[in-house]
Amino acid sequence: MSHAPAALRPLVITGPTASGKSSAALSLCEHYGATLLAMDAMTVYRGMDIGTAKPTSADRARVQHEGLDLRHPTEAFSAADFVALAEAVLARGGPVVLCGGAPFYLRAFLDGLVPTAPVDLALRAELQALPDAHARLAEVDPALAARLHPNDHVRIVRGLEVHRLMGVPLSSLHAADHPIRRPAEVVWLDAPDLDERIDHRVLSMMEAGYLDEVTGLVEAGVPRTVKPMQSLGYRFLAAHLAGECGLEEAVALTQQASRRFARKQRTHLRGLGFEPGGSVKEAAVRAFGRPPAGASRPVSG
RNA sequence: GGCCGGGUAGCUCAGUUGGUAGAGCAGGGGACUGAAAAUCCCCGUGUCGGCGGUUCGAUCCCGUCCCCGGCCA
Repeated sequence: MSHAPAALRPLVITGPTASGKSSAALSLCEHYGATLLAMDAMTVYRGMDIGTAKPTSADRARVQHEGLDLRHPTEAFSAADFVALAEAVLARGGPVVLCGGAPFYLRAFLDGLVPTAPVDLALRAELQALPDAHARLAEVDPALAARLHPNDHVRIVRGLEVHRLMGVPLSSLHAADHPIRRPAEVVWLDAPDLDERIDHRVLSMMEAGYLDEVTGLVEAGVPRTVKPMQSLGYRFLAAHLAGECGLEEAVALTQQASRRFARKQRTHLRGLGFEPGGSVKEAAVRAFGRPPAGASRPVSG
């Protein structure tokens, strides 16, 4: 009665922050014996646990996790790093659940990225200091410069960076790109009362020692200017520790920033052509080709 | 009860020497090809507290009432 198993496809559980992705993914992975890959730009940083809602050690004992604690907060991590990691995990052959709210990583995973030189942080710093970056980009990559708003420093610097490292305009690489379409099941989880959930979650993080965590990072010498320290709550809690605002204000700002972030995640997901809703369980059956076993039975080999 | 301030966008306020109004914040929409929890762009109609009066015309002037502060009783 057994038929040849269909090729496993990765299952992606995405959606805005605090929508319940993680717990859904965790129990699913437990049932399927699947690996849980964090599709997240911040949980890769060591020492940033509470503020990133990183899976606990108990969670990690239940399910094999990937994508956690890969970098020191001062180190770079990019969408390409995430894709490479995902490919390495998939190459092992078992069922994999990608869980996270980073739409850019999702897109990079599904459609691929144009091949470019790796990130060069020193060069980036140099290019950032240029007062006429947009004008320079117009010289070396007019098509890209025309597309970008003069204030969009990040993308302008990126264009200059690629041109400097590779000698070709980034826009020409885009034009020559042949996007892949990696097969995957994607489920967008959401919640109608997301704002309230976010506010509560931030308060829970505070109770769990969010401020102590940030204090520890600051005392360990992690600069506030570093990317992950500029994110959501870390930014405001660090500002509070520097005496720039009260604690209550920092918490309120964290809640507000998180609510805004959730909106941006939804916008981005919509822009990628996804819609909220759908059943995680049904998507899992489509991806893994069988319903979850009653008891957890890790798939090995 | 009396006097003085206020009552204009969700909030804080500006303004119109009378021609039905605009900033900041909040909020909303969008972009996104190796920083993405980052970066960037766009969006302001609201009985100008209620009702009368003067006026061609009132959110603005006058009267009156209501509400909120403060001071005096």
